[in-house]
Parts: sequence; structure tokens; C-alpha cells
Amino acid sequence: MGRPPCCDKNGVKKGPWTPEEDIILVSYIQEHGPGNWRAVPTNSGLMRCSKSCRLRWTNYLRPGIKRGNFTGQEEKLIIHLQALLGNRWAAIASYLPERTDNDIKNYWNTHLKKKVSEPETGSDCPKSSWQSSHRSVSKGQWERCLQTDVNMAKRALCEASSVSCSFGGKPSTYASNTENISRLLQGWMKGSPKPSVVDPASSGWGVADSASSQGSVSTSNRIMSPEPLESVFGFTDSSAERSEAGAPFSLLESWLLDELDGDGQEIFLDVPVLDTCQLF
DNA sequence: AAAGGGAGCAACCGCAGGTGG
DNA sequence: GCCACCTGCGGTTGCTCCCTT
Repeated sequence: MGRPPCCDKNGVKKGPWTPEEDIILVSYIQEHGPGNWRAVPTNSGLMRCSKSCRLRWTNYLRPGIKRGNFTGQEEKLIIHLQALLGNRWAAIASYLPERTDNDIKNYWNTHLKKKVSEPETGSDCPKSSWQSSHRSVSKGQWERCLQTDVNMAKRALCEASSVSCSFGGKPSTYASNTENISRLLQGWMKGSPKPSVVDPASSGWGVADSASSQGSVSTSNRIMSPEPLESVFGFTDSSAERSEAGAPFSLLESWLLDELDGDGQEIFLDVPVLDTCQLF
């Protein structure tokens, strides 16, 4: 028995989403909440496959998404987690609550993969030594390093969002999505083919990604409108729920502990943040 | 100024897992 | 337990932009 297609191929639009479609989707989800994707195209009138709607939502429109400008901490964390978990991008993304798996996957494929594969010196936490450490450093040291980087990433994210370090709370990530939509609408209203780009120098608007004060500017680092569409997002941020600090971290820890020859001793804690690279 | 090539990213595709009847 | 449906995930593709020649 063959699997039925996820949607009727006839009349289903493909390709880049238009601002109009985004607005329709956001409006629909505002009203009904995310989920039941099968019904979204039918009920919203979007000529899109349900999977396409879900993907658009989770990777672009969902509240709490930070795009572009991966920080050094995030970068290191991704490298470590990728080495640890492999290409399990969803699992990796669970440690970076503001990032989508697709974003991380793309970033890995375009930046980090080659970076890791290239022998190089001079970075603050050299990947060459990282690679060698993957083999030679004792597991305890490596795990400490990972845990430290997880903590560092958490800290960096907290600083970036200027919100309390409780991931269980509702971080400012929520706002970043309203900004995404806002910028989308701004561009749409102006009829610009590049709706998301606003010159930060000429506008008085703030940079949405406050963690991105570091040098390189990705094309995804857009300047956001100061007009959050709070009314558009009056529902709970499921991504924020997902990012409850306890769950993913304890999962990883237990996963690691499973490999600890049974003693199950907690060894991650009490490692000074700055020790990470010294281990390598 | 134009063409070619590479990089980056959004989106699609197909498979796997979960769930309810 | 089986089946159908829905959702999630990872790999891949293709488009657009930018840089180099």
C-alpha cells in the first residue's frame, strides 16, 4: 500500500512564499493555533501543501526565531553537538532555542563543515584541536567541555535576549518573531522586492538580533521594525515551551551518563566557563 | 559592464515515527 | 495488531545574491 501524497499535487503552489501568503498563514495560526497542518491549506485558503505551511511556520514565521549571525558560542556549541549527536539537527536545535534545525543545518553545511574540516590555528577554540580532542581527550574532559559550552551558550543567549537566564520563562525570542512579521509587513506595504532589508544607519530602528553585535553581517541579519505586531501573536510560543532548560539538558546528560560505564557520576558541573578551550 | 562561479539560504522531497480508530 | 493519517526529521535541490575575472 503506497503512502498517499501529503497533498494534492494539482493546484498546489510551490516555491518561495509571498508576504501575502505569510500573512494569511500567520493570521490563520493566530486564530487556530499551530497544529492540524492538514487543515491549514483548506481552511486558510492557501494553495500550499500542509507540509509547506508547517515548514514555513516552523522555520520562518514561528515566534522566537533568531536568524543569522550565529555567535561564537553558538558556533562552538553546534560543532560540539554535531560531533556528539551527528546530523541530528532537531536535537541540536533543542539546545539553541532561538534557532531552527534548518537554520543550524544550513549553517553547518555552509560554514562549519568546512571550518571543522580545515586544519587551522588561531581560533579561540581551535577546531583542529577540537578534532583531535574528540579522539584523545578523555571523555570526562570532553563532557565537561560540552557542558561548559552549553552553559556558555545559554549565557550568551540570555545576554543576547536581555532577559532572565531562566529558559523556562518566556524569553524575548518571542519578540523577535513579531519583528520578523513586522519587517515582512513593512516591506510588503512598501512593495519592495526585498521587504526585509532596512538600513540600520538611516533608520532609527534597533537591531533585532542583539547578540549579533559582532562583526560579520549575514544577509539574514535584518533590521527590524519597531512596531511589534503583538496583537498578531496572542498565543503561546510553543518553541519557548520546547526550550525549557531542564528537559533537553537532562536528556543529553542522561544520554552521556549511559555511556559512563555504569557509575553514572555527574561530572559536568562546577567547571569554570573559561576552562573550555584550555581543555583542548 | 558583463559573464561566470561560488556561497548562502529557503523550500521541497521522501522516509520514519507516533497516534488514534 | 493493523491500518491510515499526521507530523517531524534529515538530505537535497534550486534560486538569488555577491564576488571575482
